[in-house]
Amino acid sequence: MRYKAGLETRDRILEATRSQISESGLEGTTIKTICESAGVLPGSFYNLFDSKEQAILTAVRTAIDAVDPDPEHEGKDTLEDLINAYIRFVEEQGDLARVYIRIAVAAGQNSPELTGRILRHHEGRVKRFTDALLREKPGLDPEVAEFRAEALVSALNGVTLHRSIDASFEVGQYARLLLGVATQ
Amino acid sequence: MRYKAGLETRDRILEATRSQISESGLEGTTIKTICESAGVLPGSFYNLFDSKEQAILTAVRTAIDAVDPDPEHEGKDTLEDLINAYIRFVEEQGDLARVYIRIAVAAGQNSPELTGRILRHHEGRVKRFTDALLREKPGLDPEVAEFRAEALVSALNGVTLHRSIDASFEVGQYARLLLGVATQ
DNA sequence: ATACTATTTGAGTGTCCACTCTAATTTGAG
DNA sequence: CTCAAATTAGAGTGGACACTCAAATAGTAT
Repeated sequence: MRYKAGLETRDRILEATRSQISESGLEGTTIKTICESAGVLPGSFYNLFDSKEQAILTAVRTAIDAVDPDPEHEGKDTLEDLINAYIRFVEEQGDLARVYIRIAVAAGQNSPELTGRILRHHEGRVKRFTDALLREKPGLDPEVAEFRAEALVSALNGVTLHRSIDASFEVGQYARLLLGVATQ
Repeated sequence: MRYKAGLETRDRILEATRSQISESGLEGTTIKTICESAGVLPGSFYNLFDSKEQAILTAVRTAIDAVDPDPEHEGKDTLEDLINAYIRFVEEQGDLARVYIRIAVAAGQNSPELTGRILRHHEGRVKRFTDALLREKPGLDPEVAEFRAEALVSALNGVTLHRSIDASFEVGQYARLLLGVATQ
């Protein structure tokens, strides 16, 4: 895979994979549908990827990373910032949010690799929320802060989950209400 | 299906379906494994059920109903009761709880029948939480109560989602913290 | 006991899946 | 321009799946 054509095909396949997962979930995503959506035949797919799983892992990395707000602000953002960034992400990039949730739900059963990635990412997110909370309430016991941050992050995933079922669900309001979980 | 033998076989199949889902999840549950576990052949299975989906739907109904505490208490239960029942369900029937989440997310794609049931159940749950909250805080605007109840139920689903990825996640603590979302 | 069903059997069907293989075509470095 | 390597085409493979069917057996009402 060195020529330009190959790289372009690779990109088209990854994009197709992402949109397939978003539309049909992990289970509804097959080599056939990916290839059709990318305008490619299975032979080409397997010339560029070792397996379906490898393509999915690669395609999904974008979605997982997109859950976090600008990493440059790390160490400076307030809880408010983090929540707002999350709301914006879910509302503006609904597809990727849905991919994230679908992957999370399927994880554990299908692919330890996928599960590990989701869990590692989750921990990072919790840490960021914990730090922001501690910055806001310096006296708080760090363990309590982490506990509340974990509850908040999980709860936010629940809201996103619901929105992936009912698109009219207004994430923003609910997310802001949940903020109270952490700040009390 | 009128003879005793048939009814017994039916029960064995439903029990096998439940235990298969619990052990291997939805994807790992096939007609073959159900039949092996129930000591029955596919022909018998299809003599008693129209489809795999129908059997799963029937088997899972128990689990779905178990999300709520004793329906006789309807109109009497406190938020505390509802939360405790939910925690017990998730802790004791983790795999079925996961199935619940999975089916919810699969939304419309795989099985409209199953999805419809989940959505109706969700609405019922929100209503029950809303009523309990209003009983606890009689002065509260009903719309606000429903809004908070919906947030709480979604948040609880998020906690369950996380527990379906990480089995060591202690649902109880987090669920109780989230209770504060509704009661403030 | 008879006759009519319910039930069970187990081999079999068609479909869809991830993935492979060979041959043809395209690319671009020298 | 040449030629080897990269890329594509597209038919094909083997296995797993949900589901079917005709025949054998067992249950029960009369």
